Amino acid sequence: MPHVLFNRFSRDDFCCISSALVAAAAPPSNPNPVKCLDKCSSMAELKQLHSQIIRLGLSSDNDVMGRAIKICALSKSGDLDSVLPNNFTFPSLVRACCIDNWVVEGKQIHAHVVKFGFLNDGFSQNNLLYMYVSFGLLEEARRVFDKMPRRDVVSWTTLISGYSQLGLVNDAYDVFRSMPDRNSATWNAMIAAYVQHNRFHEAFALFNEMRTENVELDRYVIASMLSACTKVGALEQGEWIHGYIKKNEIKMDTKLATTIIDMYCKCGCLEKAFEVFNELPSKGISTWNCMIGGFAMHGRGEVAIELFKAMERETAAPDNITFLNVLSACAHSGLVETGRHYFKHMTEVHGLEPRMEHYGCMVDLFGRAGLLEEARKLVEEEMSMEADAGVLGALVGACKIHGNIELGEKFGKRLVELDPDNSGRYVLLANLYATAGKWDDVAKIRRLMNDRGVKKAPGFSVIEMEGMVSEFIAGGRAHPESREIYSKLDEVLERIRSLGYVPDTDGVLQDIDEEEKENPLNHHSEKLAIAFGLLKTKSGQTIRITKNLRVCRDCHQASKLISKAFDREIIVRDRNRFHHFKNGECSCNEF
DNA sequence: TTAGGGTTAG
Repeated sequence: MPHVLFNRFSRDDFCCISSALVAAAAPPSNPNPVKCLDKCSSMAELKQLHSQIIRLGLSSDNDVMGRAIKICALSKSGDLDSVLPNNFTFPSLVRACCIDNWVVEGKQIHAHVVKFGFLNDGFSQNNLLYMYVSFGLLEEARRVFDKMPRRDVVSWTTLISGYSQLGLVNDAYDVFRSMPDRNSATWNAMIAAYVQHNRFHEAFALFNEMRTENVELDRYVIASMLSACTKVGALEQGEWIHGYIKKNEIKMDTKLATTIIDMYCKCGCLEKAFEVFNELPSKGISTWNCMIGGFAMHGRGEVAIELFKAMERETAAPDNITFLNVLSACAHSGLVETGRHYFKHMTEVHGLEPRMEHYGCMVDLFGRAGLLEEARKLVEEEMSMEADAGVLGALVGACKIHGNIELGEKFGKRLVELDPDNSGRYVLLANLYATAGKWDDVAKIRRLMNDRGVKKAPGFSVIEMEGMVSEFIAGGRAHPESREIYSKLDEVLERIRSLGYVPDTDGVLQDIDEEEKENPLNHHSEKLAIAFGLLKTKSGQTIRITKNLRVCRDCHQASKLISKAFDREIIVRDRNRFHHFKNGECSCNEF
């Protein structure tokens, strides 16, 4: 084999070469083989030294073996001819290329697979296929696939995830339907494809089909479905799956446990999440992070901090994400001093340098608390990097809340230019102008958006009942019971009017709301979902809704009043956090 | 020895 390969793949070469050398090893003769390595001048001598290295128990010492391999690969007398690849050689070399995207080397190895005649080896071929998929080179992957003399279920499944990774979910589905045999991994690859691309209906449908066909539901499928439940906030389905895990004694590893905890957190069941968390015998960093983030999201900042302290006590070293969640917990609960403390703490005690995201959290923390000058200083003077759109977004958002038009305009303009395809940025700036009554500027932003062809993300709300997930868009009438829903909504609005509800039709504010402007305020997706919830649940039952955007001001006010008028707890998860509406109040305290 | 699952601010 040419040396060019061996200059970079020392770990795999190590395995190859060392096993070949072991086979050829001679009895020991030299007292200090390690020192002699650097002076070694022939392969025969090296073989002798290697056998001593093994006897001295140094064969897994990277430094020692690295020197030995270097002699084989690079010295004049070095020789790799003893080394012949077998069917274990190429898969590991190929995988090594995947780690750091070594495309050129990967292609070289591909050539060697052909040259050494491993075209018929399924493992080598499947790994090549996987390699091209991981590079995102689907055409190459497809070429490998098409040329394979025998394709097994692994080849087909790899191709499915290849299409999925590039967002070609329909192509993935065509592959799924056309393949001869499927196993759990195949079904899961397809389900995961749907979940990753937010096509939940199809994911749930495929899961049901899988159950009808009695395919084994292993922990991978279970995890994918939990993730689907998490994304849409489908608590009942999630609970069913959790029950299934217990009943069928599916092995609960850290990853799966974390997925369950995350599902309960994001479906609004913090207590249940904490219960699972506490019952876990061993927790990974992700598990802690997830639980801390869960408390943060629900506005339980103090509890999140207590949990973080427990994490430190239990010697689980926090990482960047831990601090992201800790700082966000502080921001959501207005714990400015605590946030300041932990921002320092992460570097001073744990040696973690703040990243862009951490600055974003700090800007958010200061901004929400009204410390706009401090937030600005952080962005303009103290950050060690140029603020990205996320950080600026937090700052402009704070300016909007506290009515600082001047500062907000300055950074808002920068923000729009920095992230010109993101409709949310325009909406934010326009909203800022609207709060100051600067309608001309609002109109200017709207025109800019139109000129650039930037579309607002369509808003939707999801409610799950009896295992059925129903989705609503503003003004939508696609639901089979839409007539009943609208008439229920009229009744609801009538009732809260008597409690003093006045639609927040603050002129243009409505026009630039995140939900589609064509639809009247009172037909926002969230109100439709609540009406449907009231229609379908028993009195006293909690109504849970998930939104893809933020709750608008009018819906927020209406939800509070509905919770009072109908004596219901309404839990809404929006893009950023949870709102627990009860007795006319909301847990977010108007943040 | 090969495919499929988890945590990430606003």
